[in-house]
Amino acid sequence: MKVFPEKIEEGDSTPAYYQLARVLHGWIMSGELRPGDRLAPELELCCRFNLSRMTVRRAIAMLVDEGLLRRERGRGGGTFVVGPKVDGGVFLIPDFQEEMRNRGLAASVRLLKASLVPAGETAAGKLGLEKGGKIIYLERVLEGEGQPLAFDRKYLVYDPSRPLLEAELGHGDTRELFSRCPELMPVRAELSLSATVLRPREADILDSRRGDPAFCMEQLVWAANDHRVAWGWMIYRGDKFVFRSISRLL
Amino acid sequence: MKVFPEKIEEGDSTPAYYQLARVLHGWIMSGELRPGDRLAPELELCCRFNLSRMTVRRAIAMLVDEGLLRRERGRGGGTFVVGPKVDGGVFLIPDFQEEMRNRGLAASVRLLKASLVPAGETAAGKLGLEKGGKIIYLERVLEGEGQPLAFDRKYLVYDPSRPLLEAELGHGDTRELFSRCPELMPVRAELSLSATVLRPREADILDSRRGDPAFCMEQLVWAANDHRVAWGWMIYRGDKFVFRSISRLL
DNA sequence: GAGTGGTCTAGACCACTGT
DNA sequence: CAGTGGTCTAGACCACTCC
Repeated sequence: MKVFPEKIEEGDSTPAYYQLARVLHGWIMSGELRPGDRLAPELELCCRFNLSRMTVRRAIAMLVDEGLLRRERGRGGGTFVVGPKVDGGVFLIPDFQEEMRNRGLAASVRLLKASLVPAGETAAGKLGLEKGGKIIYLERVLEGEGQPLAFDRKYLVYDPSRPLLEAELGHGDTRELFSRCPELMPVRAELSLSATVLRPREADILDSRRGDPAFCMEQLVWAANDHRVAWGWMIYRGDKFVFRSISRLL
Repeated sequence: MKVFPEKIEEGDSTPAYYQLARVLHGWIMSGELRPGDRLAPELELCCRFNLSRMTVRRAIAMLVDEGLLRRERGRGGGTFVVGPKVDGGVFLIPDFQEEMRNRGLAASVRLLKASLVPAGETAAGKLGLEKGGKIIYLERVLEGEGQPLAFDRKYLVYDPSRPLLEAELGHGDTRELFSRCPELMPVRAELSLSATVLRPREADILDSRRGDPAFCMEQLVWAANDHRVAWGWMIYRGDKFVFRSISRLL
């Protein structure tokens, strides 16, 4: 067993649990601890770094969340280094506005259509309404630096007491569509991501060619009390979007 | 302000922090607390539920991680309900084996090719090796219930002391490829997900048609000491894979 | 029984921020 | 200054699991 020279600096303004997490992370990344190895027990780490157990546990918990450590109870147990999942991972897919901010591009939204339509079978089912009831249908193009990057189609529940405002429709964030209607404010969404190819109209709108690859993100939005308020899907140009797996730690 | 009738049951075997997290979650989902509202301060929750502050904080932290709460320090601060991101989210994309387990399908791997080749410019760059050095090239088909679902191409660093074994190559998990070589055991991976269409050879192998939509997941794998050990990409049939955003809580 | 991690407490002090 | 959250401690008891 190796000697572990790292220390937790008292003068350091970064929290002790975070410093310790970095130390443990370093042990793994440097190969000092390898997949399958067992980490020293909590109480031993407490002594070694002169920290309380809760602090040590918090550091370990960060690496467990990250998938780098696994914990087992019982006499033969302990905290073990696991090779992380390497063929799958966590993808944090940002919304359009955020993605444009990340890229440093100016995001804009162009409204193509906004109309009151009778709900078809599918939309009615998705929104939990009766078929034929009035709902709002939106079509919008999401642009970055003036270039069309995504095509958004959405159905919204219709609230007669809430007039449609251009200012709201022209905003990229779905939340803004309900900004003046607290009862319908979203609290949850289900998203699903699939691969698709552009159909003629989509290609035209997105300044691309039919058959080009694209992402399709379907979206179902819930307000309080299990009330569904929006359903739609967004087509992202495949040549403009690549999503990266992220480790939130360190 | 409403009355909050919920209690933390002592007899319940589920941890108190988890029970409290469910209560808070319920307040938001039921609309009792709406986006923008301020949650009671920690000490007030401690009194109300007869819990210590650390336990209350742990419950709150779960909802903060979930994106449902936001915390602010200072006199005017507090814990606020935020409308969660509704146009983007967290996607936990599982590896192939896991995905098949989830679906209850029998996963199998068919090896198409395994050869020692000189590293081209790109592969050498990705793996941090010299161009022309020997590396391993693999082609494999990942099948579910006998049906081809994904096509995997991968370059591996070549270790002369480690003979290639059929048993390893036929396993779906990248980690298994290094199972007898502790120095090269993966500790980290970068994945990137893009949309693509099947090219003729891919379509042929995947029993699909050229131009069909597909996901492409590029993968770069690190072992300890910043040593890169594998680079490749996997083509997932678009008609067989849809990825869903997940909230890990409750 | 012995050793591990899982939960929980009742305090303490600090950092931040609006009043 | 007052009130918020952020960190940390030194203990306690429990659940689990191998020996």
